[in-house]
Amino acid sequence: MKLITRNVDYCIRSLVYMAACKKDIVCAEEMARHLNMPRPFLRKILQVLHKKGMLKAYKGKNGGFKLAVNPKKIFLLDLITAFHGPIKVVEHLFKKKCCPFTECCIVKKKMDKIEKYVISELKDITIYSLVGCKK
Amino acid sequence: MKLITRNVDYCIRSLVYMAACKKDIVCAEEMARHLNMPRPFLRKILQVLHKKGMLKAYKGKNGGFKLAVNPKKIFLLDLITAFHGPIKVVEHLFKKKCCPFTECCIVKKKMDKIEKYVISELKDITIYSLVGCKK
DNA sequence: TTTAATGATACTATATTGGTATCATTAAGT
DNA sequence: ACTTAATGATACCAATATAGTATCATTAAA
Repeated sequence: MKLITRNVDYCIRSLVYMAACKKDIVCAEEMARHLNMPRPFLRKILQVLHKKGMLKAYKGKNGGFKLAVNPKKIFLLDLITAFHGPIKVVEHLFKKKCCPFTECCIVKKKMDKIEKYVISELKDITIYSLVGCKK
Repeated sequence: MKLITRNVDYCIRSLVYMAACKKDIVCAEEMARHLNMPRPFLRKILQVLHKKGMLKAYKGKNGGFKLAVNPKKIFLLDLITAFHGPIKVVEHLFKKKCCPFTECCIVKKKMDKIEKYVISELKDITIYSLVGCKK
């Protein structure tokens, strides 16, 4: 069970970088260099964030990216779901079709509880809360 | 993030079946039929459980499997780790090499907390606790 | 000796993860 | 206008995990 894959990790770190940066616009090349990530991969990640509306993108020379949202309002949960879809601790099992229990199933109940907990914890972490952390 | 894959799901249901069954020894064919699973796949799963010492296996005609452990002492956590290895919410990231934060990192702290919670919940569910559930 | 079970192993198909590569587009600076 | 340096959009690739299938050897009951 991985919650934070490389995708999401790079994503978090680049957003923190942008939130902390004095400069308004930062390009992928700069972030890839500073944060030690493969540039083409980072670019792909940033494009996803752009499509999701979390970043503004500027093409052309001196272009780059910029946060489109207050870093206090960018939650870890949303970053994870942006790349992996909604968090589902138990995916396709324990549906009526597959599972004879369903209604009363303890496993399902526990899993739902775990899922709620995980989601609530991840909703708690913002990019802003990570900015000061590095040093 | 999947905790319970098909592997583990089949595994749980077959163990519950064995725990509930009046018969001492049950063969893979019977379980596959009753629980609607592909028999060769189930066999592979049961072999894993056997190697882990959770099942006794009997070869030859009228052979099959039998719980080697009290169903009150078979925990969901152990079944999951038997097939996926230890639960790691955050796998390779946030180690000194990769992550500039490490020491103080909020993400890491939260993830560790989530991991502990998940593990403690999964330790709580036994095969025995699932037996009565079906009906 | 036949039959019906597991043991061991090798193979296949699909999805996900972690990328690379290419070409088009855009805009700043000259 | 031209060059350069950025993103946009795609298509591709390799490794790993998941979900199986297939085969043959072994074993033991009838």
